Amino acid sequence: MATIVKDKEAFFRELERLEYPSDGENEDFSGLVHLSRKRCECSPSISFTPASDIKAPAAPPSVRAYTEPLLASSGISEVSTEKEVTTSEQSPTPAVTRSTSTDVMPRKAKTTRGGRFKRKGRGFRAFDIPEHRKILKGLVFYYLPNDDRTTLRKLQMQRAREYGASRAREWNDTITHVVVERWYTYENVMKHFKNKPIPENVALVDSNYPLLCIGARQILDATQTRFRVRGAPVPGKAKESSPAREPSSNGSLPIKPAKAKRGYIDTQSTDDEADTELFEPEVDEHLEDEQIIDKLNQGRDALDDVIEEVQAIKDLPIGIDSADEAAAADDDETSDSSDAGPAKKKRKTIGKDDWQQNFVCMQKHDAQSNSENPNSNTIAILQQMLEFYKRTNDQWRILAYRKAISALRRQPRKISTRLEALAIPGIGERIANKIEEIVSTNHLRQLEYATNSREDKILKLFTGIYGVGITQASIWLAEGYKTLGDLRLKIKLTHNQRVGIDHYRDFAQRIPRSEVEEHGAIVRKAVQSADPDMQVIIAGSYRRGAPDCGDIDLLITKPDAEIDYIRTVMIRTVIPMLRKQDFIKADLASSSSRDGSKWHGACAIPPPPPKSDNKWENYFTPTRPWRRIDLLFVPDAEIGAALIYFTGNDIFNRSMRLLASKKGMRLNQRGLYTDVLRGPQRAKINEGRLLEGHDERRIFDILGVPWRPPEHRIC
DNA sequence: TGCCAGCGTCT
DNA sequence: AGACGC
DNA sequence: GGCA
Ligand SMILES: O=c1ccn([C@H]2C[C@H](O)[C@@H](COP(=O)(O)OP(=O)(O)OP(=O)(O)O)O2)c(=O)[nH]1
Ligand SMILES: [Mg+2]
Repeated sequence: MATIVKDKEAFFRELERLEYPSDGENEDFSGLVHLSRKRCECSPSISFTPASDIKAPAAPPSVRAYTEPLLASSGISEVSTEKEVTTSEQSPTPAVTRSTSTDVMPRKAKTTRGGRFKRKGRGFRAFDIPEHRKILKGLVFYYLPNDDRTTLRKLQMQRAREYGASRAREWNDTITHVVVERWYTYENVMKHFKNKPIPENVALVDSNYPLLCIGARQILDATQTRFRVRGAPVPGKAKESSPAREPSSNGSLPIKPAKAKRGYIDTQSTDDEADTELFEPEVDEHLEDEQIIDKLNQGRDALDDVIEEVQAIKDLPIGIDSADEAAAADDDETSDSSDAGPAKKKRKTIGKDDWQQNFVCMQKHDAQSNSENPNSNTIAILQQMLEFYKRTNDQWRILAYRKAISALRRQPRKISTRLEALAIPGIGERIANKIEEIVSTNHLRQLEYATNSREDKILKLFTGIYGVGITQASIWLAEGYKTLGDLRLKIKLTHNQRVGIDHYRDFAQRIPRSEVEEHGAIVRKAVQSADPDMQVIIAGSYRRGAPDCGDIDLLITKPDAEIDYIRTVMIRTVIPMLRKQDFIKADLASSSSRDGSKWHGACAIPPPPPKSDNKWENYFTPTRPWRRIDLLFVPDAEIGAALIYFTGNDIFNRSMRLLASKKGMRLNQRGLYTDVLRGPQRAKINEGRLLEGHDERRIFDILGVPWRPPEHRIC
């Protein structure tokens, strides 16, 4: 389609011309930099997969049947005949101590003579527990969140397993306990279960429960307050027949009878379908994905090339070497060494009141026509640097590049030298040097070894999935996954990720301005059929006048209305209506009906009404692409602040908000507040007092920012 | 050398 | 709480 | 990465 716009082309351009370096030697693994960096900085709990374990990625460790009984994992049998059984008999809690300190487990320890530390996949196998001490035997846990993506949770699951519990990954009749993370609220739980009540004989406990049972060596009363999920109803009154849940040494908790409450199980069948589908590729509701994976027919575009390329390398091993790689990748300055002198930028000493002039929101920012920008070539190169850094965890560097590029873009003349560049606010020593290199050599050396690695391409592919960020993409990469097909078949995806993969192509497309208007009209019609006084304002990049948009941002409001009213109408009436019209295709994030202010999903322009006399024509009518759509519910009192927020762009917003905070105020999507007290560091102590929320222009005024129409907020 | 926006939703 | 998204 |  001709609507593949520059973003996407730029995104994939350099991928297309790449051939694969045959030297495994100087491979650049910078795509993994942030993993190790992150690990060092803050999270000692990430167990880093040694390179030797991912050299053979053909069968990633996490590929298992969903229904696999946890006790059946091979690690157990390997270990169970060992002497450790008796060892653990002597010291009752070795498994505890060890598994909670797994983080510092030396990697080399993994294969000492079939001994204690068996590696199974990504987890360490711990000691076996003597049969009579498996006090959780017979219990079936359903965990929330229902995954083991967190090191801590994984270890906790493993512990429960060692003590005899089994884990149900999917809902079923044998579940005895729903084990919920402590920060999970009851509302979260209900949302997960789609508001269907949890059967009475299934206990709802927090994640302390298994641990304390183990500690107490008996099954504890699951109704104790200390195990209650935050916000959960107090079981005191409805306690009819369940004082039976007292400690029972024989471990006979009430086991759920085979007959299930149909309604409840039925709602789970949605998930079941999705999971089944993973193993039954012939289901082709997701034709789009099949196109991606298999490159069936259809005109090629840039995306095909990425996919093909990534598939081509999928059998090549990925190695990660020591942390030097990371370190090396970090000091990548080419010209830094010589003039290490601070070379302070000589800014004109501006009037003391003009410090705020350096905020981007203080200036006008047009859309710039790319072709005629004198620095377009430099910008394109720096943009590649930015795109590369987006695949790292280095958010501040990313921010700096965005600002620098933005600053360069609005220069009226070509910037050729380091000194010229240095004079521009937002461009410092290092980027100035890069600009000079780019202009003089038409090229940036860093980019060659930064952006062309296979790893980087895979990260590009994965982070392109809606719902997948750099963290998850890096983990998958480290585990050896390389294609969208890998992910679909072998990974437990979140709902959003599944939608994101199934509609990878669609979501990567920009949306023509005219189509955004179509969407707006459809929603407006539905909204006003529910309440003629309600308004739909197309915001986001559309409101800034963009010729094409990444998604559709709609602000829903009504004069004099409160948020509760708007939300209720939308959630209860309008959205169901649009779903029924087959306009709304999927939910991605939705407010509960009691609070919240947004709904996010996917939609598509419905096909034209069938022409009764020509079925063939109908048959060949192409289906329109799925689009991401974002609804913001706004009470009248907040419309001004909401318009600022939802019009953006994001850099403009951040600039406004930073300016506000420098002035002792706070700006968010609801209003501008003053008298904000800020705590030790950054944390705000109080909400502040509302200054203005209704009037967009007045918020500008109070902040001292000259009014900028939306088209001038493209920073 | 510390800061770089502020918040909503899912898991 | 952390990840992801707006 | 840039800035105060
Ligand atoms: O980190 C962010 C992202 C977005 N926004 C605001 C500004 C933005 O304009 C609006 C809508 O977000 P979206 O992601 O849709 O950006 P956009 O400006 O509409 O651009 P695009 O064309 O990519 O949708 O939400 C923020 O304040 N912070
Ligand atoms: Mg948008």
